[in-house]
Amino acid sequence: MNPHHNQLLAALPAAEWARWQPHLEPVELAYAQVLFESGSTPASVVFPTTAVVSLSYITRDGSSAEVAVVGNEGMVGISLIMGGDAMPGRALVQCAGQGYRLSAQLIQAAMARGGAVLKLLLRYTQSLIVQTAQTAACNRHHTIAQQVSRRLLMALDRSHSDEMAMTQEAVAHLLGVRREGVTAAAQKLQQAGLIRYRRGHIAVLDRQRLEQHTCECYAVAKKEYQRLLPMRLAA
Amino acid sequence: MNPHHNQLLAALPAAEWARWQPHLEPVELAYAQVLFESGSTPASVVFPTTAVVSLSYITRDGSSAEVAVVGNEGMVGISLIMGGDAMPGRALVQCAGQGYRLSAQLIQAAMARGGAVLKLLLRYTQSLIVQTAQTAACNRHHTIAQQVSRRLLMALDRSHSDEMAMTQEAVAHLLGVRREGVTAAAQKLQQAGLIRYRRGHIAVLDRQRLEQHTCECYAVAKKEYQRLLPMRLAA
DNA sequence: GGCCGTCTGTTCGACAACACACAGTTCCGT
DNA sequence: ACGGAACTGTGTGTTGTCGAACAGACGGCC
Repeated sequence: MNPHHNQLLAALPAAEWARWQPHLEPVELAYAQVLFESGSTPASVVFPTTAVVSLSYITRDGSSAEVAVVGNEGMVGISLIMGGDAMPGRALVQCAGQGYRLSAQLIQAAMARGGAVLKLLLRYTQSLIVQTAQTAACNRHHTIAQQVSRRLLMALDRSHSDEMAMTQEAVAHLLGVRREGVTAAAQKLQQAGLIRYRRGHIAVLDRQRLEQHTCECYAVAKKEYQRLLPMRLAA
Repeated sequence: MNPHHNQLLAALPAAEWARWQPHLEPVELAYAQVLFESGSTPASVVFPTTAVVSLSYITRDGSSAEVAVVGNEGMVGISLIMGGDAMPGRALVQCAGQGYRLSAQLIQAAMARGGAVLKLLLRYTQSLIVQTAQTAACNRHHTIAQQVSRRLLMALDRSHSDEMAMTQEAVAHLLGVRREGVTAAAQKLQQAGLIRYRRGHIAVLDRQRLEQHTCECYAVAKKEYQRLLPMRLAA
């Protein structure tokens, strides 16, 4: 198995893990690949390991807004376990990488059996709800600079080095703001020595100070995840 | 039982309803009453009948932002069924009225039994997720006027007449914007003949045109609810 | 090594929403 | 009937973000 586990898979009870393992199919997730389209029923759920996936809503006028981020701490395809099959909003690969796919049928069967899997996935879903709700509040009240910081930290948590391959344009599109706004924010952060960036790559230099610079939304969502899913050995 | 059913309760299978009924305690919900406080574990869930409850997040600087609305179509206290017990965000009674209370212990036991109750509540939870996500997108991209319209329609769906007791100040606080912004929006709506208001009361005069005036966020969330929870006889 | 596409930096005017301040009006209770 | 609290209307100036347009710089590719 890949050295970069998915944390939900890692938290599975041994019996369930044994049942899943033969059916987990490794998938390569390419940048900008659409995993799930708005309103259509996915054929499987995805547990990212090195990839990072962005869940975003597209407004009528064509602009988009990210409502949640999923990396190796979670699962993409909540609607399959909540019973609604489809859902508005699209799932877009934000950082290329790998993951594991499990068919809709199998994940639903596991949910139907109840027990630890159900509990685990519902707790994860709650953390996702909190993340989404916090994003709503953040969109209302916080500046672009704060949101850029928050988003960088969220990406950092889900990646495996200090440096991430993402352009300012991409960040702007995620947040649903103009690229110039992100440029201005990134400049400020770089001048303050918190990050360094060059042509499609952003490196976080001083994580602690970046966290201080960010709005509380980052910490709230992260803390809630950790409270709901305290991690035993993940690596 | 109250003539204004709660739609989730109404959708319960007969057997489950028989089990719940003796334990459902009618509660009077007063305006501005805090049902659940951020981070604390509630002792019970609430199924509003005539009351309307607002779920909002408070930012560090003290401003608030509503992330979802719950009326007689839903349930307050999702965290109890998702397994996390508590949750950030507070639940505030936005329109006084009645509801039914069910103890945490009993709702959790019902969830543990699985079956139809579990399915129903998870589907409702999904609709709540969609509502929250749509709110995030709306907060990002839409004008105050659009959001005021959306919020009025959401309140209207959950109330039982065309007229609602809510001040512009209250609406402003819900949306997390200034009161003046709401005043301006309300004036426009009134001049267009869509609503009429006077000192703490807002009446919707032309619902169809108000829906046209609103951003799509209203329709998306409502449609998703109806898709997930198609209602058999509710009255 | 040079070219070209992509990414980043910068500018300008426009506009929505903000903060603050205060005037006018309606309703409610005594 | 009246006084006062609460709600609504209005103005001024400021800030944050937007839209559009363009210049410069980096880096992969042939």
